[in-house]
Amino acid sequence: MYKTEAGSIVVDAANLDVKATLECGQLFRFEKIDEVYTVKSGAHKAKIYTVGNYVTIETASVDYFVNFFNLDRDVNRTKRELSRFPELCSALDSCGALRILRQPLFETVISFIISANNNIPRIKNIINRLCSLFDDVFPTPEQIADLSVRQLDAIGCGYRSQYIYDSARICAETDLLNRVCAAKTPDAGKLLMTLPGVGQKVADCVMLFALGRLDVFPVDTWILRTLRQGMETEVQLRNRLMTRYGDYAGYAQQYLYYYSAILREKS
DNA sequence: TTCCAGGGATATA
DNA sequence: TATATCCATGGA
Repeated sequence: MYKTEAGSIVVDAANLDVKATLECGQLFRFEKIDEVYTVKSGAHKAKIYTVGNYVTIETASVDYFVNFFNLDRDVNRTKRELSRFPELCSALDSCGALRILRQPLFETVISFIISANNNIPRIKNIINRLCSLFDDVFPTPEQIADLSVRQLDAIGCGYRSQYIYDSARICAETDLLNRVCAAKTPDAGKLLMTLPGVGQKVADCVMLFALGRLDVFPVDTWILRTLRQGMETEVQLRNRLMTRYGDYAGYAQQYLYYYSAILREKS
């Protein structure tokens, strides 16, 4: 499925759809220049390009990105499992091996606090400016707690500045994030939602994109518009989909979300 | 120029 | 518990 060398990972393209994986909205720290993606996560960096049937991930952090892309998971088996749900077929066929990433926990918390009522280009810009304050490395809770709310305002966080600052302080001063890691999924969500700026949707994104809790189904505005039945509430929709897709709910959600993004682009 | 964005907090009934 | 309103900003 993949092999590692010093400075690079080579993956079968059938096992990693780079475009879908990076552009499906789970990650904000990437850019694409002439078919080459530059990805940053934590303090790590990689250049990624697809040639023929192979994807090359050039990085000094080989072990980090093997885990980041969860390369030991057989995503095509996941797609086969999901293909028994007829309503997912067009979404599954719209891309190759879209993989759910394993991103750093605190970085994902702050990134999705920033994502609230915001658009992806601006989310990316804000996160880039935040990291640029720290030599292009995503800051620790302590580093953000040492900033001022005004400094967060200055990089365009808007009304989220106070949430980011307060959440960073809590993460710096308590063991909340360790408790989140140790907790089972529903309790982990409740713990995350004690952070200001974190509601159900942000908590679900954090659990899915950082902790690999594949049984959650984040319900955002697009999912709500696309999938709600009748007068179904957001909570009812989330429960229905989590029950239907079980341990594959997160993957089902990502394929549906990415497919809806493709359709939106075309219109 | 206007609209709106991978929502959440708060007030009100 | 359920619904309405406000929130800063800038990309499109």
